[in-house]
Amino acid sequence: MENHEKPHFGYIYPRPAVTTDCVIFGFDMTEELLKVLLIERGIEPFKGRYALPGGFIKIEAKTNEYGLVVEERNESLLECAKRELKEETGFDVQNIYELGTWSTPGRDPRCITITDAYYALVTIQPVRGGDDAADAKWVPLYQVLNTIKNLPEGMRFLAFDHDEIITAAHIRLQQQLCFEPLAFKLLPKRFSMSTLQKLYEAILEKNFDRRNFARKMLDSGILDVFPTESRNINYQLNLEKYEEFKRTGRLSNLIF
Amino acid sequence: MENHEKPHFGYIYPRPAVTTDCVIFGFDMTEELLKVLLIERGIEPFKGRYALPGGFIKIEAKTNEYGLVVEERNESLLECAKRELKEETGFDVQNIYELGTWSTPGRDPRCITITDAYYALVTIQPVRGGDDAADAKWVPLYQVLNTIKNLPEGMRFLAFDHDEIITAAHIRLQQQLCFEPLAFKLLPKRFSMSTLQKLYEAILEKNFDRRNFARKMLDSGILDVFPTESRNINYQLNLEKYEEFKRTGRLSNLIF
DNA sequence: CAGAAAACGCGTAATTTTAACACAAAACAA
DNA sequence: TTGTTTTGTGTTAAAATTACGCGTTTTCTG
Repeated sequence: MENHEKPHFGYIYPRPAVTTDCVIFGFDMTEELLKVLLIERGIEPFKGRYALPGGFIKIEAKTNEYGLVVEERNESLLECAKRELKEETGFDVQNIYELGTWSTPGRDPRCITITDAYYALVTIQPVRGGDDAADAKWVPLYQVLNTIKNLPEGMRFLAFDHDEIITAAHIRLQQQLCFEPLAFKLLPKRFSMSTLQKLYEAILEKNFDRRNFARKMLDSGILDVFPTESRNINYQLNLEKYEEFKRTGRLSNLIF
Repeated sequence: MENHEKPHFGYIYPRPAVTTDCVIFGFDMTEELLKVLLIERGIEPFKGRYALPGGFIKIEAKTNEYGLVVEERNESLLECAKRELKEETGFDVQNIYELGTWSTPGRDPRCITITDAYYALVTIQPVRGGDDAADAKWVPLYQVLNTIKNLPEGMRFLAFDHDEIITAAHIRLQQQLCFEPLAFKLLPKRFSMSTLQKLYEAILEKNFDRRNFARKMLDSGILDVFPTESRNINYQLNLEKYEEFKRTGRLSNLIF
C-alpha cells in the first residue's frame, strides 16, 4: 500500500484509489479451529494493528491523450487480488470469491480509497514451525469476531474498516455454505467425518449430533468412502455427485 | 457515462474509471411477472442495445499536491449509485444491495472501467400509460435470461457485460431470499397470498402447491392477517416477527 | 344474466426428514 | 491393564413435507 504515495500530476476528474483486501479462511485441523490470516502493519496508518492482507491495485496500462486509460490490462480485479496475495502472504490462492466493496468516506486516512474485498479458502499446511510471512498470523476467527462484537461503541479492533469486512466475510461464508461445497476447500482431499463436522460447526457456530450429521452427509451421496488401515473411514467430495445434487434440487437437504 | 470523456491531464499511476450499474427488479402484479428495468442506449458504444441503468461515479473532491484525492466525499459508492439511479430512471430506490464488481479487461471499449454492480427491489407503480424515462423499459426477467441462455457462444444480448451481471443478480436474489425478506420489498404493503406465491415462483422458477405454500407462510407467523370487503384475505409482513424467526433459527423452515 | 371455469379457504393422510438417544467395538491415556 | 474417549451402527418419536379432496365464492364469457 506504500509506493502509491509518490508524487504525480494532478488530474481534473479525480478517481478513487482502488485496493483489494482478502479474508483468508483456514481450518486448523489440530486445534479444530477456523482461523483467518492477519498481517501486522509495519507502517502508518494503523501501524502495529492487525489488518487483512491486501493492497493497491497497480494497473500496468497507458493513457491516451485525454489521460484515459486505454491499454488493456491482462488481468481483472480478481487476478490482481490473487497476485497481491501471492506477493504478500506467499499463498497461491485458488478458491477466492468476491465479497463486496467498501467505500465509506474517510475509511482510509490517506486518500479516498475503494476496497474490493474478497474471501479465500485455503488448507492450512501442517508445516509447523514458523509462518512464511514474518508478520502474518493465523488467528482463530471466533476470537476476532468476539473481540469485535464486545468492542465499545465506535472503537475498532483491526486496521481501517477491516472489522466490518471480516464480519461480512463470515456471514457470507455461512450463507454460501448452503449453495456451494465450500467446506471441502478448507480440508485436505480426504478427511474424517468428525473433522468435517467440526468444520461445519466452526463455520455455522452451531453444534450437531454426531450421528445425525454423518447420516445426512452420507445420505446425500456427495461423499466417496475410503477405508483406512484402522477401523476409521475417510471421505472425499465427489464433485459430480454434488452438482447433480444441486440440479435435482435436493440441496436444501444439506442445509443445517 | 458520457461527460467523462472530456480531456484532462494525464497521470502517472493510472486508476480505472469506476462506474455503477444496477439491476432493478420489479414485480408486475397484473402480468404476474418478475421484470427488470432496462435502458436503451442512445450513444456508442452499444448504441441501440439495452443496458442496465448506471454510469460513472462523479467524485466531488479535491486533490492534494501529489494528485491524491484528499477531500472527503460525503457519500459512499452505494449512495452514489442511488443518486445516479434517481437521476437516470427517476426511481427513488430504497432497497438496493451490492452485487459485486466487474472488471474484465476490455469490458468497456472506451477505457479500463471497473463496475460496481447493485441490485434493487422496487414496487412497480401501477401508473399505467407511459414510463417515466423515455427509453426505459420493464422487461420480463425470464425473457432476458432465456435470451441470454440461448445465445450463440460468444454473443451477447445486452450492452457491455450486462448479460453476466443480470444473471448473477438473479442468482443472488434467489439465494438471499433464503435469508432476508426480500420478496416483500417487491410487493405493496398488503398483498394476497396468491400474489406472494406467484412472486416466489417467479424468483425461484419453481411452482408450489397453493395450499402448502399458504400453510408454510402462515405457520411461520411472519404475516399479519387483514380481511377485506370480499371473502379474500390480505397479508402484510411483520418485520419484528420475521427477525424473531431468524433469531430462533427457524429460518430454514421458510426455504423452498 | 346464466353457466362454466377459475380462484379461494379449509382440511386430511401418506411419506419424508429431523431430532434425540442406546449400544458396542475400537482407539487412547494413564 | 483399566477407565475414558472416539467411532460406527442402529432405533424411535416428533416434525415437516408432499400430495390431494371438497365445497364455496369470485370471475370470466357468451
